[in-house]
Amino acid sequence: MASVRSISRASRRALRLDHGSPLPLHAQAERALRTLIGRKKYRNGVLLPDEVSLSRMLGVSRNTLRAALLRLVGEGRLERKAGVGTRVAEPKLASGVGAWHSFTREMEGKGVRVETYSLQARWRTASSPVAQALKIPCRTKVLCLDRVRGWNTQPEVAFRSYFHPRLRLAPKDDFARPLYELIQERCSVLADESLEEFTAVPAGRWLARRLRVRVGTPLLRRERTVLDTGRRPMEFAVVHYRCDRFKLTLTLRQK
Amino acid sequence: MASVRSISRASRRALRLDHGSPLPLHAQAERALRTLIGRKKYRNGVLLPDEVSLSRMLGVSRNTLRAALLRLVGEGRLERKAGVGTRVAEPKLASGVGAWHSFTREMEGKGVRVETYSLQARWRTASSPVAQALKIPCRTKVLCLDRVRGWNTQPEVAFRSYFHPRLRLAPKDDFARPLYELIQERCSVLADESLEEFTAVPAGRWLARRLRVRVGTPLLRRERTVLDTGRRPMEFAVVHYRCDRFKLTLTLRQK
DNA sequence: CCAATACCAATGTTTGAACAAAGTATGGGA
DNA sequence: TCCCATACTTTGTTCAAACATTGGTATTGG
Repeated sequence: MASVRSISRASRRALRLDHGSPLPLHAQAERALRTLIGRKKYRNGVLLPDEVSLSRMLGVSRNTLRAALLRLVGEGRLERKAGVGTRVAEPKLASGVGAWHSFTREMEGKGVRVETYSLQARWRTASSPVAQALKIPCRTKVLCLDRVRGWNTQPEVAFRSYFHPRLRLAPKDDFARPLYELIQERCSVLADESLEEFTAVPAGRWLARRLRVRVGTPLLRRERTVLDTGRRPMEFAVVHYRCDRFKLTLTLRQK
Repeated sequence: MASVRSISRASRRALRLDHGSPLPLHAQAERALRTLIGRKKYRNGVLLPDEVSLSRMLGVSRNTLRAALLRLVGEGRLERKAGVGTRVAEPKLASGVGAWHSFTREMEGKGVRVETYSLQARWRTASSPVAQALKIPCRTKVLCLDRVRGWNTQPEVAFRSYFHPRLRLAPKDDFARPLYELIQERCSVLADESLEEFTAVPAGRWLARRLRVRVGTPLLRRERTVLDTGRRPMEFAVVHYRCDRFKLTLTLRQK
């Protein structure tokens, strides 16, 4: 029995929608809902306010609200039951189709011990491609992380460079966990989607040394931009895989 | 200006919905629409009747009809433009999340003219990896197809080898279409899922000549096994991409 | 004390209506 | 003939209202 009162006056004002905006109300409502369900409060299985309250909060009709609501249900972000209410859907653990892919978690699931045995972090001004991917102005300072990954008896498997616009590091941070988990907690955003680009490149001198291959060896290059639930970029990473030790597999489903 | 008259009386009767049924009207409407757009008549880019006519035909309100209509749009089965109308979406416009990916269709959607300018087909005994992927006994005869793909001014972009356990070719087959469509019709199975593997490999002499690159140039190698709805392999393909001319992009969603 | 029942709160369904915005066709003026 | 304003068709958006259905809770009767 969530009530309107369960949301502060300030939040409510922030959620009010603009009837004069060029963006249709249902789109605004969807955005507002994304913000709302991003809040920690509702990520605990707590029921959202009911449709009538929500629609009053946002100042739109129930139908308009429902359009937005149903889209989020379709995305799998909300779950609702007639007679009960609406709650944030627990993120279903991977295993899936077109789902990703924490390198670490995936390998651990197969009983492989993953190690990050080299690491470097520093602040740098974002280069043009990085800035573009993260949708930030060029020359902004971003946190850059370099990591070499390996497992079992094969130490050099992947070399990845991360770029983070918002992350601050603490000395005691646990880097064995997937990085985006760290970001999610620290910046209170949720990873949602990732845009991936794959190409093959020859190893340059820099990479060759770190992955211990000959210069010119073909590497699988993967650029990934992780978006949060508000579709803002929260991480950009470039990964190079040694293909004699790593094979990327995906399951795609026809839709 | 599609009119109600454009549909015969018999069809109209068949499409009438039952207000007393346990199935909600919008679901019935959806089913009726699926039937309707399955008709050859509308698979030619012909406009469907407008919403008002359709809703009258089905005996439901415009809103109810729209619910069904929008779901089909979301599925990619219909395309509509404000001020114009609704028509059956010709191909299966890829570009979805975790969806695939007809190379041809995807490029055509971007206004790029795709060409298959070299082709070779022959029956061979399946090698071990091929047999394994297709889950057939080794030494079975399979149809092998080699194709070089290109577009616009760039003739050599991808080289792919297909392996088909069940396909028989006819001389007049249209190879410009995605191959799996051909298979679907010929073998009356439906493609459902594809298992993909990506690695980077150096171009060997054979590939180098066909893609016009120097031996040793890194190529993106993609192995794909397409499964039908019964999860039986219906196609195995190995594709090599020139990465200076092609970039593979995917959108993955956390689920 | 337990079970059938009544009630309530929430989502689900359906309608009719009105206006907005986007594209197309038309017709008149330069 | 060409171009632009205009009217019209079609989808897009939004609302209010009513009732159905579902699931949980409180009440009542045995």
